[in-house]
Amino acid sequence: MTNCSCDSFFVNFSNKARLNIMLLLKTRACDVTTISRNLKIEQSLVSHNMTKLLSCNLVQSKREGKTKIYSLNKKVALPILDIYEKNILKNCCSICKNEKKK
Amino acid sequence: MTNCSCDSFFVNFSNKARLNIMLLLKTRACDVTTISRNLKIEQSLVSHNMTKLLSCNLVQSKREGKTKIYSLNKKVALPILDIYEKNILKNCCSICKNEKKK
DNA sequence: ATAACATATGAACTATATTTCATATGACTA
DNA sequence: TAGTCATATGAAATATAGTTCATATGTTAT
Repeated sequence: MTNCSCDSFFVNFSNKARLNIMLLLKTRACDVTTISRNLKIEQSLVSHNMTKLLSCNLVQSKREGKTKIYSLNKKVALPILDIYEKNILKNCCSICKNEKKK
Repeated sequence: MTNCSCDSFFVNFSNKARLNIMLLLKTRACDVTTISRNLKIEQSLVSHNMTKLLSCNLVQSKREGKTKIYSLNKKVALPILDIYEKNILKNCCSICKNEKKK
């Protein structure tokens, strides 16, 4: 964990890759290769992104043999992911759709 | 309102200027000049930012004579601002402090 | 209609973030 | 310890976001 400024925190949610990683980790803890295969994100990019998520305390990691298992820090991440899934996903997109119809 | 993708939504919170604008609007509705003076952000930059906030339905606006009054769309913005103020601001920064001590 | 104030817009510039690739490091097994 | 698999890292390239400035547009009052 290096640095997490109070505004760098939300950057993690404004990036599709990291958002999807968190949504995946919400369902189960995963190693890097699993994340990479599931989300079709190149391995080193996953690692780079995990560093950013770690630095803002959004995930935790533990070594397990050769692999490294990442899990969601639910206390920190879930409140925002929940808002995202329950409200924004619907509101935001329906707003766009409505606007486009006009 | 133009376009608000589901991941562009959080970009609004990951930018100091827009975050501060929302925190100001949380306390009271303001016109552009007032925002600009209060937060020491150049006028045209405030306008650019208001466009982005509008496009994600985070603020509303109404003309009032020469000025345009922006107000926070509390239903959409407050849940996240509250998390920011109550948790992230403290957690995030204290985490950084603790890490730096090591 | 013109002047004065308020806000918006577009284009050029600057700064940051994302992505990729090559390669280093770490961990297990034969 | 050499080989293999898993992950991390740094630097370069690319993409996206933020900022500034000049100026256009909108609104009111004279």
